[in-house]
Amino acid sequence: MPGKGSKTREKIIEKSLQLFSVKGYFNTSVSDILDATGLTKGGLYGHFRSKEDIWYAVYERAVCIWREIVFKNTRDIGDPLERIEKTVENDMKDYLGGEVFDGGCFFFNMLVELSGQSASMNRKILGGFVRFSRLLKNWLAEAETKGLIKKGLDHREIANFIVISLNGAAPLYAASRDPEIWEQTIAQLQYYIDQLRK
Amino acid sequence: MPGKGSKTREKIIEKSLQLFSVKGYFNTSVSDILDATGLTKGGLYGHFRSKEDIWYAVYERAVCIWREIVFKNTRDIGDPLERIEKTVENDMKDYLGGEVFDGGCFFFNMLVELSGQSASMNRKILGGFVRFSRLLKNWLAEAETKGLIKKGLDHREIANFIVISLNGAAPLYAASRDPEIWEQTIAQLQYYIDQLRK
DNA sequence: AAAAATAAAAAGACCGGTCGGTATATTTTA
DNA sequence: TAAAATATACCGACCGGTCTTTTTATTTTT
Repeated sequence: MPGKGSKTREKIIEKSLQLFSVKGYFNTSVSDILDATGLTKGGLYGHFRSKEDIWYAVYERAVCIWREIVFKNTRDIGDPLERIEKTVENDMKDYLGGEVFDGGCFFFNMLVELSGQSASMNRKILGGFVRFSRLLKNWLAEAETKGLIKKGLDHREIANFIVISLNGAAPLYAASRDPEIWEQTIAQLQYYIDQLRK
Repeated sequence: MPGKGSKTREKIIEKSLQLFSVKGYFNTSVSDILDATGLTKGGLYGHFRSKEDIWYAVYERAVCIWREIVFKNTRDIGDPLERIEKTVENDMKDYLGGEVFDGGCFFFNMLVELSGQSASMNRKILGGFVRFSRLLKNWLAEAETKGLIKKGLDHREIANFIVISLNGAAPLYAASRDPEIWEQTIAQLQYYIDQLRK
């Protein structure tokens, strides 16, 4: 018995996610959320204590959506390098190109906007990128163990570079809506990753 | 005879540049600019017709500053690939790492924030990135003409990829303040660019 | 199954404060 | 003294958030 309230709560999160993604956190007003959900102040503040609280819920939601897309059909890929390439492709083609969030990459947009503003929100987002990079690093270490890539490579540096490139593509695509952006990024990263092989 | 007003105008631009760079455009209020400059409304609106007008002046100023740093000691480098590598190094080490703007890369921050908000501001910023990418593309074409790199490479794609990677590094450094970010980006791009050689 | 009691959800009026911007008066500079 | 630069007071609109009332579901009792 989910109750009626939890559905409204979901609606608030979903609409806010799109608004934050497109307009940003500061430039999205509570009134915008009210308009998008059809609620009034009383209705909204019954579910969340503040605008910032909405953001935290939105963040968690965005993480779920992103994970679902980016790691699709990657778990059962034995070759770690192929796994990375598939992840890159998913992130660019299905997540970014699929325009899951109207404003591009929610996380990166928030990183840019909130960096130097809210310490705790900033920490939350940055932590996400660090975890993603660490995952890629582990996959690279796995590739080395399996003897697939050259010895002595800096896995952390490579993982960071991949994350950085993926991120850099997002706002440029969001601003230009030119699919070449993510197509080229896939191609270049694929080439780059292939170069790591023995 | 510059007059007193033009000095005040300069001060408005400089202070606004830092504020926009750190807090973003929307989250920077005219009052913030007033506090930073020590002016009052009347003083400020005597120089600019609107907050958006300030932004345009700030943008032009930021371009000058960026160009000065990024193309330093590059004009007289004969090898186009070395020229690109030097540009990359300048952008990461002196522009980003030098913390010229407190909030990271002004242009990229604005691209993220203003994308989908103001069409004309968006166009202006995106145009800057396109021009930068085109410049790199021309240098790559020059390198091919001189027989320095492999034939048949997609110069536009490579140029875009470099710009994307440079951009991706900026917010991650601004948020983490970890110099490794831009150090690694230099290293990786240098390796990537070297791979283009014959 | 119908009615009454209870709790959850939403509405709507309202708060002090700040937003970007204007009009006019005053000061400062040339 | 004319003009440029700045200060001051003010505008309506909107900001995030609170409070009380009304509506809507759910549960309990008969």
